[in-house]
Amino acid sequence: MTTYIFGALPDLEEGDIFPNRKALTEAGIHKVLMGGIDGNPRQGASSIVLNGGYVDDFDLGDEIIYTGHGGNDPNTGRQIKDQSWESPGNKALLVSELHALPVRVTRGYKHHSAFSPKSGFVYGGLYQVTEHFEDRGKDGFLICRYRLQKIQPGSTMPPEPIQSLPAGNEDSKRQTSTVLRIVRDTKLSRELKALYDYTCQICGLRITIKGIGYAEAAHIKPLGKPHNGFDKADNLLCLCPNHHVMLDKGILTLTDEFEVLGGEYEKVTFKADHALDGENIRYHRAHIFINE
DNA sequence: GGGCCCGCAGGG
DNA sequence: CCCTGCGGGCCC
Repeated sequence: MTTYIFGALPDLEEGDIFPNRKALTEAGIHKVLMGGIDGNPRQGASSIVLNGGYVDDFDLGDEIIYTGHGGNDPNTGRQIKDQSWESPGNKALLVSELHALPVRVTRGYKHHSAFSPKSGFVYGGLYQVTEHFEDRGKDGFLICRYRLQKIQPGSTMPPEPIQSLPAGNEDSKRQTSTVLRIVRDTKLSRELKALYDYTCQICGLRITIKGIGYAEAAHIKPLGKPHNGFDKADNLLCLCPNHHVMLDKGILTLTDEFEVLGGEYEKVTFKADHALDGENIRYHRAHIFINE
């Protein structure tokens, strides 16, 4: 079983140039030699390559509409049948979206955009998958599409808002579309969500989208001014979106015994490897909770 | 530039 | 094993 490294790599910087796909593989950026999506349906996709393989790709630099794989005639590069969300790489990109994993993006010389190199392959930095939708491509077959937005280096903010819509053909009609609240996750929040298998610690709900779990990591004592909480496991809960909002807005809070105040649920559920710092709970109760 | 064809590595 | 995939080198 191969393990993928997600996110930044040591000694790799945006703009680094590689002569061919073999060099990308050797650098550990993109392990598969031919595939455009590097990953599997269980762990997610760590990297994609854009190299003109699919006619429906759309590249604005900081925002990319990427086409999933499958249904493509390798000789002509045109679609000859429908794509599926169940294809390994397509499902891997869904996992990357729902678990907020960073995706490395590399552009090749055959990719048509202002950002592609004249020869070889250029590393373009980290992106977040912010949306997936089904569309009818230029060749008339269903395609799996993903919106990727650039993670600005050093920024803790979510990616820039959507700049424009893909240039689909006139009669293309979206079959389904899923846009989640864009949350920038840290390595720690991803680990915590995986520990709880994307199950809410307050209500036990486990949301799945196309079979993939979705949860949010919620800070008890908020980060940044004026609260200055820490991004540490003892300040984090794995929650469903509703209970995340309710915690953030102070509709509910916790007692020192981890009972839930202000809701219909009784007690927070914990895994063995996870404990909270009581200081964070007391802070939330005193400064965030709205006791109405 | 396009067509052909021989690949590799990963995953079922 | 077999199948697949945004290679790559060669020819024209």
